Amino acid sequence: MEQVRQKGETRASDVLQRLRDDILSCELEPGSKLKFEALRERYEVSFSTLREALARLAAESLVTSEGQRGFVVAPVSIEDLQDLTNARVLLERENLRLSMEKGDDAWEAHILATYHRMDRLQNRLGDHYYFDPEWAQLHSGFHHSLVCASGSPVLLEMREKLFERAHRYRRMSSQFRTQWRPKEIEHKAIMDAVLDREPVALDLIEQHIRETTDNVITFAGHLFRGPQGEAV
Amino acid sequence: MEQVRQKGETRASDVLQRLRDDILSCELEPGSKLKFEALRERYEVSFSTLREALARLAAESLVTSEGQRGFVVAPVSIEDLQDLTNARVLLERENLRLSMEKGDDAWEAHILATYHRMDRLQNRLGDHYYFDPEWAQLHSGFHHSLVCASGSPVLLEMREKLFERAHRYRRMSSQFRTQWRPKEIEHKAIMDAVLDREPVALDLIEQHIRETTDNVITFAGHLFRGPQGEAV
DNA sequence: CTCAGCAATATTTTCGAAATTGTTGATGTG
DNA sequence: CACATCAACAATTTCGAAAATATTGCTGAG
Repeated sequence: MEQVRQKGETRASDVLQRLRDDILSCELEPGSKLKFEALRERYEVSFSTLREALARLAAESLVTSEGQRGFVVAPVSIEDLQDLTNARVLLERENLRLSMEKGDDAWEAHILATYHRMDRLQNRLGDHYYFDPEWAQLHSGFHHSLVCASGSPVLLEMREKLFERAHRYRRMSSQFRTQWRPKEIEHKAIMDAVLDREPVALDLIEQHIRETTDNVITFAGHLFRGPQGEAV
Repeated sequence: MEQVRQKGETRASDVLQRLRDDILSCELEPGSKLKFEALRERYEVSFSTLREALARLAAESLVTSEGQRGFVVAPVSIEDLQDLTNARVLLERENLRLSMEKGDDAWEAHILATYHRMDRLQNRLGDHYYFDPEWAQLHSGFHHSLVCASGSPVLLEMREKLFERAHRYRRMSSQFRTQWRPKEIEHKAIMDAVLDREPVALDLIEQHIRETTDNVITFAGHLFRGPQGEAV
């Protein structure tokens, strides 16, 4: 009747995306219980449709499902953050290495294009660009463009999933960050090194990833409570 | 009424496991369409329950779901095999490296125990151990024991998923293999190197993985048809 | 003969009620 | 008072019919 859904897009996949967004933006608190009745009302879908979306998110490790006790938003913890970071470094380096080896002119052009768009929006938004959802999209796109020529669908998909999983921690980092300048310079430096096929690019991207993690642990580490701890 | 299901185990998770097994054992042919009506009869569950299981498998890349056109068993292809192999090598090496660095006495004991069980069953079964489901289980357990001390849940989970995804190709390899001896010796050599913390273990495990892949490409490569090709 | 348009059929997707299972709290016993 | 038992309740899980969508096959115009 009032369906404004893309063709070939199912209602379940729509709810899946909305749920994902709400979890990543922490609108649904980490560690909190996901009750069907409440979600059903929130997203205006039936039990089964919700169930499918939650099952998918469970396979993505964004929610956990234990037996017959329903679903829970995946908790955040220092252990998880550190583990995630190490895994991301491994996959980011490998994808970038392959990408720099195989990337062609079109790939280079794509990087320049995505950087430009991110940079422009950054300037327009001023100091608090980090909280803008559209910027987050462009930022994600820029990092993707760097590695997308690796030619390995499997490695790229894993990288993408980990990048998403890290979003909640990036979000926390930005809340505790005091100096904003470095990130902007870093992106430019990384891009230049990548386009010049300089091996140091691998170390720069690793540093780029680890910096956010260190920032969270330094400023927000004490807020976590144990391995199964929840965010405040 | 006649439920013989484990406690905390849902009907959907039961179907999920059975579907997974049937896909990995190629009882459900790669690339074939999964029709709800047929599956509903096969597993004796309802639409919704099936749907959840399929959604989970889709997130695991064991089935693909395109828009509103249902589900398909993930196809097999040389490109996928090679990609999968490279990804597995990356993750197996990293997990093994960490495991050898951090593993304690209990870990070593666990390796010896799982190897022993696999070896015994191997001798009991004779030349065709590779087709036995129980042996496959023990084989999987042995390889898991080598890396399980890495201390990284994220890396281990990804490794596990890839190991599973590779199962159909291992299966194909065993059908085309003529000489069976090497694998048995390899496992012993790998275990010894790992227990002695010799860095060469990383190369041995990589070779072990790549061997199966090379075998499939040499003997079965011509059976694939293009990038979206299906098995015969 | 080719192909667009449309009707008939097959398949998937969604829904909410019903069944199952887990949880809570009151009651009684050791 | 501690603890097991059980009933009442709350939440999840399952079901199959109904709606929505895709696919197939037919008809007729160009």
